[in-house]
Amino acid sequence: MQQRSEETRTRILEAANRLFSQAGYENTSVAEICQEAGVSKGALYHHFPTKQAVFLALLDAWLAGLDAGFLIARQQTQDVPSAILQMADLVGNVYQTAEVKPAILLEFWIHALRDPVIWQAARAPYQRYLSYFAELIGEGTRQGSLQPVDEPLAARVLTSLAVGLLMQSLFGAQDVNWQHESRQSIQLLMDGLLPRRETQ
Amino acid sequence: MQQRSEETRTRILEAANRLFSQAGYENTSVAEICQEAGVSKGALYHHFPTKQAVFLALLDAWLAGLDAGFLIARQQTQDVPSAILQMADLVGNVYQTAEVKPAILLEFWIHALRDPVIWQAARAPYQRYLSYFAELIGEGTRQGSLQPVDEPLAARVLTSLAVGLLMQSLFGAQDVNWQHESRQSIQLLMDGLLPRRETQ
DNA sequence: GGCAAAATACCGACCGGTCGGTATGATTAT
DNA sequence: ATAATCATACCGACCGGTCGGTATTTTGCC
Repeated sequence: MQQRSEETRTRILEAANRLFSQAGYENTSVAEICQEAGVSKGALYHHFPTKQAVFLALLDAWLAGLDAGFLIARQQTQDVPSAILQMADLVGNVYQTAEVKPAILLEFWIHALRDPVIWQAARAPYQRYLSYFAELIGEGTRQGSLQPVDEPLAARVLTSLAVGLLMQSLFGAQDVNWQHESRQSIQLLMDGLLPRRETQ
Repeated sequence: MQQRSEETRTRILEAANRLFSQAGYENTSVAEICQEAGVSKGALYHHFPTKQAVFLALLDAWLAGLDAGFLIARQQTQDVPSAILQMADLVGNVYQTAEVKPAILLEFWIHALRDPVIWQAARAPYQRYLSYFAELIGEGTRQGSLQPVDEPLAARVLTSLAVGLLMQSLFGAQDVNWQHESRQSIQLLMDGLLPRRETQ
């Protein structure tokens, strides 16, 4: 029967997600994951060849979820600014759902820098997101709902904002509602800081 | 004589900076730091009570450097937008100087989340920066060089941008000049994305 | 200055404990 | 039966930190 097997695998991933988020990859032992999952070490190494493979599976799942979210956000909106704001909400939602602990994103990032395998797994989607955002912004410009800008640059700025907000939400005060913060931040980016005259 | 002592301490910190940046805190053993520094284990534990204390000393030094940079940036400029752009250059400079490896910033961040000692050491400066930025923006508004905005929000947006750019520079393409990218990003934030009409 | 005593700086072998991964056998489903 | 799934005992490597002892510098005294 493959249902029991599937369930075991899921329990392992959920446990690993919790523990990696809380204590980090290095500080989480395989034994702890097994205990948290209520599963033996043999079971874990039956489903995953290495500890890293568990981590990689989590990364893949997270990226798949992000993909799905972006797709939905685009479909639910008409003009580009709305779509971007919708995606900002998506990022904002990460802070509330207990499902995906934001801290594990830091783990993904830091390991991508050091492990070529993780790097490859994370870089391709990252590039895809950047291209997607640039394309989206170009679409907005053509619509007239955004002013003409350097599209790849704007895409990186958007990404920076999202990443930076996530980092700050991890580290920042509880008295800030990061759910709304992300939307407001994007709004501020769109409006701009400088007074409304020709500046360039 | 305290010169030899001082030199040993410095060598340990430099070695730790290199190794923590390359391999991360957990993946760098005390023995490796000693080897890289050309110093015995006894020497290290003579200067620092624990491995964590070495890390903390690095964090303090990094924050002190940032403080100094901000101070200089403010003194060298007249109006607020220029000061902000100058500070963006400061962040941009981090990518070029081999002195401080940007990757160690990630280490700082991730450990601040898990270690209360690190958390306290990093949080106070972080709050200070946010307040400083908010004050700076308020000053710009009073000058008329910035439009009136929610100042703490704008400060967090600025910080997000800086943090996000740093993260992307770690992870991103080499074909992007992150030195200029930070300045351009801030410029884009100031100009705004939306077409120039009244939007709120 | 010269010299012994005290303090500081440093060395490197060693220890208790942890970790990722393995080997082997038991259990379960088909 | 037999192949997939899981449990348990175990291994070798490694790690942070300690400790007894040594080298070097500073201090106190003449």
